[in-house]
This record gives sequence, C-alpha cells and structure tokens, in this order.
Amino acid sequence: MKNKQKQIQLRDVQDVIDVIGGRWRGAILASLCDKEKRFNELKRDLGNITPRTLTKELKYLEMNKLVSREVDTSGAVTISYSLTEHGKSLEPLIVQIVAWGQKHRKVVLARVVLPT
Amino acid sequence: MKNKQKQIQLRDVQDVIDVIGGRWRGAILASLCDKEKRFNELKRDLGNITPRTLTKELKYLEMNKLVSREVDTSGAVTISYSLTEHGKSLEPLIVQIVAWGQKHRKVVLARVVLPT
DNA sequence: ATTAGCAGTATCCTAAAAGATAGTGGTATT
DNA sequence: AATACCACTATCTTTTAGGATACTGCTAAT
Repeated sequence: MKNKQKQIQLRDVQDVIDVIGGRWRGAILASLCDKEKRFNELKRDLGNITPRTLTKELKYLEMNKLVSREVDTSGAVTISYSLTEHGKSLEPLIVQIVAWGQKHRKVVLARVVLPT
Repeated sequence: MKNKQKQIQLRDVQDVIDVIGGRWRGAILASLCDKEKRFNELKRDLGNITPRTLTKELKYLEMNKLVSREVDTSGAVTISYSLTEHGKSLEPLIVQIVAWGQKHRKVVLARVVLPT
C-alpha cells in the first residue's frame, strides 16, 4: 500500500512533467503568467521558437485546459492567448520553480573553475 | 529591464524542466526522496526503465549535484544512490508538483463524457 | 559447480520532438 | 499600389530520447 501510494505519486509527477515539460511548454506558461499575449508576441518573447512549434504547443495547452484562445473580430481580427483558471493555478508552482532554478544555477555553476 | 527580468525567469524555468524533465528524471528523484536506493532497486521501482537509460540519467543527475553515488566495499561491493543536500532541496517542489498533478488529473479527466 | 543477483556496457534501432524554410490569406499603413 | 504585420500552415530534415536486446565481470548462495 505504501508502495502503491508511491506509484501513484510517480504518475502525478509524470503528468506534470508532461504538461510543463518539453522544450517550450513551461516557458510558454511562464510567459503567459505575466499577461495575455498574442501569437507573435509570444513568439518574440520566447526567442527562437518556430511558428510550427508554437502552434502545436498552444493547441496542446488548450486541450489540457491550461490556456484559452480568444478571437476578437472588432476591427482587424486579433487573437489572444491567456491562462485559464486552471492554468493560473499553476502560477505558484512556477514561482517556486523559478526560485529553485536560481538556486540551482548557483550550485551547478559553482563547479566551474577558471584555468590560470 | 522588466523584459530582461522575464527572460531570466524563462531561463530558470527551462533549467528546472531540464533537471526534472524527460521521461525519467522526475520519477527517479521522486523515488529517491523516499530513501536511498541501489541500482536494481531503482530499476524495479521505476517499472520499465532500461538499464542503459537508468545509467545515463543517474550520471546526469550526479553531474548536476542532485544525486550522489556511494560505493561500499565492505563485503560484496554495493552501490547506493541518494539525494545530495541540493537534491533534497527539491523535495518541497516535488511535493507541490504531486499535489498539483492530482488536481490537474481531475480537471482534465472531467472532460471525459461517457456515451450512452 | 551452477545458478542467481548486482551493477552496469555495448550496439542497434525507432519514434517523436523540434528546427529550417517557404508560403498563405487577411488587414493596416504609408 | 506597395509594403508590412498578423496568425498561422505545409514540407522537409535533423536531432534526440529512449527502447530492445545481449553481454560482461563480480560475488553470494545452494
């Protein structure tokens, strides 16, 4: 039973890794924590993601109810992506991730020794 | 400056995803949160990871100072893997990940509708 | 002496992720 | 009228992760 419990937890970890993992998903979510964004705005934000990948990832996040896509047809059609309520519930996690990441960077870089 | 700050955060998120991401790293760390383990013990724990992959991932985690490998030569040589202090500092994060993962599972499964 | 478990290595192979690049149909700008 | 930006889509190729499988050298148990 203790073991079964453990299995379940590993599964949960895997689920989350799936959602925020990969090269881009975490970064997209982190970027949307800031505020809602449009497609090309996200693209610029993320640096060198290709449109193909961005499209794919946004669709995945939509399907997982983390991001919603809204079309505004008043005037020129614009499309904005934002976190859903569920997506927003990720924010504290992302904050903690960023904090740990900064600590981690220091620990790992500590091994770098410059040669004379 | 606000923008630069944002870039840095995205980088941190990426770093963490890198460390706990992939098919196995998160699970290995979660498993080692429990207690130190030997190679084949981990292998059984993780289900169907191949030894090749387990070796590779453990080396990666070692290099990133999250896991330490200890050899015991009294009697038959045994090797145990455990979290370093730095690795242990990940535990609260993993706990939060598991918690969110359970919530997420409910939200996503909520879309499943059984046909008549 | 043989079998079994430990802690891996070595090769080969496949599938999935993501990059590069070009193009599309629309609107707004000058 | 021409250019530029928006929000993508389509193809093609490369890269990477990770699985399958077999094998190794060692020790302990039967």
